[in-house]
Amino acid sequence: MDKVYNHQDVEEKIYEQWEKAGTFQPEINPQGKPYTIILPPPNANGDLHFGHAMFVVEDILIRYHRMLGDSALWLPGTDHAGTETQFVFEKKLQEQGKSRFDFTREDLYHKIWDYVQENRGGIEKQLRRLGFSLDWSRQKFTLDADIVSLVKQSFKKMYEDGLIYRDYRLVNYCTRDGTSFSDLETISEEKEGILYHIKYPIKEGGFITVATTRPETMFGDVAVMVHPEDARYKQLIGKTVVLPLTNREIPIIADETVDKEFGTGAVKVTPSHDFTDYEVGRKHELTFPPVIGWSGKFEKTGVVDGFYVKQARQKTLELLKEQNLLEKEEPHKMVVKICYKCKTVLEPLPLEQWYIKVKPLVAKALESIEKQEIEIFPKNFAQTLNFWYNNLKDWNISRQNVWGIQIPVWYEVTDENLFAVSFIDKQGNLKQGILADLLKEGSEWEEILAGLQRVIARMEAKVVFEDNKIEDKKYLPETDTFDTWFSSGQWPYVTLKTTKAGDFEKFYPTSVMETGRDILFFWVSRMIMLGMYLTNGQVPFKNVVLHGLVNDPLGKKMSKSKGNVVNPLEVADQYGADALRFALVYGNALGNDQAMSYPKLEAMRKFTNKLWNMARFIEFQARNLYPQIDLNQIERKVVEVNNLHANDQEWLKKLDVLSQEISNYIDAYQFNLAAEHLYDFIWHEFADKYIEDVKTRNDEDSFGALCQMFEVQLKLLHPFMPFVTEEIYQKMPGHQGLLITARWPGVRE
RNA sequence: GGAUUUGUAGCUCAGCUGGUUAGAGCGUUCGAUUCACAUUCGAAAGGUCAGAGGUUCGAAUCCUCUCAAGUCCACCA
Repeated sequence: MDKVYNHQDVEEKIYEQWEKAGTFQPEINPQGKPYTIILPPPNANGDLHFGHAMFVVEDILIRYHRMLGDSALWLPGTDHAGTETQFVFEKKLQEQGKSRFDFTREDLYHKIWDYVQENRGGIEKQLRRLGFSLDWSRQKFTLDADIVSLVKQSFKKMYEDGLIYRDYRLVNYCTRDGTSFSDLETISEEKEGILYHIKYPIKEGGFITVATTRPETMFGDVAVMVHPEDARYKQLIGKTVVLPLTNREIPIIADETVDKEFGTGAVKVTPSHDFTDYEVGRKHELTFPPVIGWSGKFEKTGVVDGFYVKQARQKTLELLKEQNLLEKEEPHKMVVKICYKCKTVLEPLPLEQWYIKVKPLVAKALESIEKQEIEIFPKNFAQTLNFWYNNLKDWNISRQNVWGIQIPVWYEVTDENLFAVSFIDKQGNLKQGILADLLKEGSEWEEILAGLQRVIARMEAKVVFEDNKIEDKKYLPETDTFDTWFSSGQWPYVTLKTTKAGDFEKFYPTSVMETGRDILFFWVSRMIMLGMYLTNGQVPFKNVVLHGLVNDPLGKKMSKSKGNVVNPLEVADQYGADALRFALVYGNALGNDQAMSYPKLEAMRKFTNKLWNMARFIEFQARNLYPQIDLNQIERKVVEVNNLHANDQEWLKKLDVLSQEISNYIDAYQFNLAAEHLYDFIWHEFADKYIEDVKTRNDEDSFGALCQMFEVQLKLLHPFMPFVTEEIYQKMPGHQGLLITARWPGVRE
């Protein structure tokens, strides 16, 4: 053995050895109890980052349970990550001076597909690099045909059960990315804005002054609203306002949502472009005239048509000033929602979208947490999740993306329905118009379908599900795709249903869902709701285990824009995957964020070296004891307790205690404590004291005891530091088989 | 505005189902060794556990409040 442990020579070789021996597959322990973890699928197009490196926690659990003799399955997969990936791809297009509007829908989809395929192997290689014992024979991708088919079936089932509906309502729309977003996908940003006080003339005489931050949307006003108890305005309720610039007449209405203290106490109501106003509009049965289009440009105002929001605001204010209707401008702190990808200010726009009724699903989910069918670690996150569930609104699952699973719905085209369609024809020209007219003009139906960018329709959709079989021209397919989380929200279900026969029956419900605490809402909450729905109330996993974020050495969040991202693979190359793994769990309680630390990594690297040298000492002892025999041929004397040195008997007891402790810690997801105790015992108890002591004696019994005790420690440490322990184990005189499949201390074969 | 997390040695963090002298890594000081250890071993210094109050025989650990930092959620136009 070399004087120093060299992880570069070991890690790749060992991983191959494990994989060749089929040890990652649950079938290695055919008789064992099922123990299942589904890997949170990383973006197929992405790179491994520290968030993924924290999956080491899952590997610890899987390796531990494999050693316990369980049929342990850790199922890998990747996610298509709809908006994310399309965003990245469009950026690439932009660099080439193109945009997605230069391609038909289908072309774009295939281009992204190819792009993802090119990069897809990367993440898998990287997961292997960290020693993750994933069962690659069961790997899945969210756009695998069988997965897609199941996801569509789920949608259909939910539709038929009345859990899904289509509705015309305001969505968070990014005019730049050309898609809507769920509430979760928006970022609220505080901004210095201006509150404008605008005088609206009253038909019966006088003025009422409204306060607004968005004067330009006044073209979409349908009412002015005051508080019913407001003495200033009480007598005005029911009167009519003549909207400036357009002279449209709108009523003054009363509603309690108005805060008398804020602004002037009078509010303009613009139901198509403001969420609160939309609610008011519904309640008071007002109309919803949209004045901003999908591109973010104004339309149907007769005044600022074709202008973007900023210009429209300027122009509107100018015109109001000319008429002396702008009473006052005051600075005002406001919160705007921006796109989490491109940071554009989101526009609330009315759109026909598919929604999931969350109430019934939430009720089941809450019950499962209440009854502890699902337990969350650390525990306090259960409260957070409860709170979130209780305030959850219906879930918009429509995305106007190409990269994703198309919503499997066809609409019947009837004469009453007018479709505004835009598409690229064979000559590459952009065509827009009413569908029926375009067909009359001789456009090819296939062309329209392929190039369909968006169907804007207000209609009672007659929904048809005949998947892919509809060729009749009277049906028009939905062009929207599912929110990525709608498919990944079914992940434990759809993966196990499509891997190997019997997998679902054996491995569902899964044992643990371990993931970053930042996607508790996005993902975990949805998996609980959808998973329970799809399996008649069976929870998708029994325990949820959440890890925190890994920040840079200064404790700042790693981000590309800050340029402080550290690549975990480079760390693994430098310190060894084992040291990296150990550093991530050592000294950090589960669920807490941590700052990555180079001194800690260095300390853990030294620990691997310490282990190596403990093994060298054993080799050294063996050479002295059995000078004639090849190390591999040594038959170790099986330890008879009675023959042992009194001292050794005590050490054996200590090891029993340690084994029990480590098991308990892992069972309780207290990985940091397990790691700390192992580190401390192995180094500062066993190496510093026992080995120092045993140096003075060298007989067969002592040697046997030494080997046996060291092996116990290798086993206990293996889930945390799999490579170095495996390598050493195989060098131990008289060892048997692989450490990865050895039995955990105290467990019988 | 609500929720939530964190505040412990110079630095990074454990410990917090309450119980003997509060721990680790790195750093610092002193000594030993090169005998398995590109080192390692032994020893030491360093903390009124953010602050105040309370519960208790006993609190870093439970409760209340205050201060500070962070995160998430929220329709104040």
